[in-house]
Amino acid sequence: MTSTWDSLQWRGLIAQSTDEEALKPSVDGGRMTIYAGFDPTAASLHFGNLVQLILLRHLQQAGHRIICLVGGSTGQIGDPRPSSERILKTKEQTAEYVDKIQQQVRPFLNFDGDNGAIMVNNLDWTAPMSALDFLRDVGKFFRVNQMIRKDAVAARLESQEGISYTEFSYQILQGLDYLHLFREYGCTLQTGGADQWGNLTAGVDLVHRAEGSTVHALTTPLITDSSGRKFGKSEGNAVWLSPEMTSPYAFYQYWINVEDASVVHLLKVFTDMTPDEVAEMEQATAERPAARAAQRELAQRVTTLVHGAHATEQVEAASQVLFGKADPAQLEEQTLVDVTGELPAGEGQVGMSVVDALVATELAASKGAARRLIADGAVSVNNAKVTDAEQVLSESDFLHSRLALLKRGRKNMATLNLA
RNA sequence: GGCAGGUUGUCCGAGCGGCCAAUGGAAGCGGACUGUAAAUCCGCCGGCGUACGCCUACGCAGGUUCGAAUCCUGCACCUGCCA
Repeated sequence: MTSTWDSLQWRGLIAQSTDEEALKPSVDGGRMTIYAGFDPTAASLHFGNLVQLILLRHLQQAGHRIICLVGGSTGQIGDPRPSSERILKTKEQTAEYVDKIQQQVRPFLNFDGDNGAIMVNNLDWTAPMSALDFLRDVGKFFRVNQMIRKDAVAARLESQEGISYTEFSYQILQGLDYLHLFREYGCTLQTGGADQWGNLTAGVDLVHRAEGSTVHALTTPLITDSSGRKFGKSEGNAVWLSPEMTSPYAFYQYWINVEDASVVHLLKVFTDMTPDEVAEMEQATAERPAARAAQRELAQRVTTLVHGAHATEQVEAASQVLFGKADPAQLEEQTLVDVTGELPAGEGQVGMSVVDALVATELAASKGAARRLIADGAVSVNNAKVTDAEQVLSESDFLHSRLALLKRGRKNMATLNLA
């Protein structure tokens, strides 16, 4: 597949664009300057942002110049959600998040060499602007009539809560970014998630009105599972890219657990496998679904991309032991320590009740919850099911006088280290 | 500033003096089945205690009452209409 555009389309990375006819030749041929923005709403990027990073990566590899914007100013305002108004974070907090996110983006793109990506922060051009200039030079180009048609804004206007002027202004701020990057860098394409369409077109319109130039926008589809649920949630929490917020082990497990119906699609989106390689996996899944070859491949590749090869080897080894038939008591001490390294951990001692151990390792939120789990038959110590809620840990439960392996349900594990 | 309506558990949303830790739905957790899938079925789902129980909770602070999420007063915040 020689066409970049066609290849992106095949991968399922293109949902909508402003003018495909004009855009496709540019994406395939020339060297465009392209930007995508990430707002620092948390200390880490998450699953949803990963799609954007993957897209940018492909585009850079195709020879385009990438500008990565981290929203020091937009992050202080907040993109309106359809549900409710955001609580403002302090400026200091936002600045801290900007730093973290900038670091997190680096491994995905090449920032050196003659086609190095450029990192920018919209605070640099927004902060010096006066409110008066903002209203006169930028606001004048926006029609409120059009602004209120944006989905999230429209939803909020219908709601009891309404919408603050702050959040209402968000799209102007994001539009301003595009105008700035067009002027400074000749940027002519902005990419984003499907839910960003309104914000992207706000920028496209602004550039057109202010400069008389035509620029483009391109969105990636929202990734969902077979029943239409948004992807990227594990135990109700977002899957983060930061190892502090989602351990590499949990991250790897998330991908391993992907349903059969989605795995092929996810391989296309999140890995750089070729159509032939993907077809092979598709066949493997069809013939021997229980082997989960495609899931393993997916988990291995994405975890390597995000957490590196070393961490991936560790979590793969851990997963094999923990989900294999291996009896943890049979493992050598070093193997056991390596394998459990990525698991959540707590401290305990001989004589501690299993209930307390579950709470100590955060496998259970409270003692009551721990008792219920035991009653449900969900708990095991070193792969031996616990049936008595009063059970106490003995010396032999701490393998190699060192740690015990606790399990809640089939796939939630933790180590209890002997204090 | 005036008038009207609203604020309930993770979310949505009932309750409108005792039977309310609070109906229902969603999400989540666990079990069974299987393949560390999907679908389905079953159980759990504020905290503490083995249990009769105790504590905390229905925006905040007071009050009425034997008894309040439910009534009254004040305050905060949100929404709509008017100015």
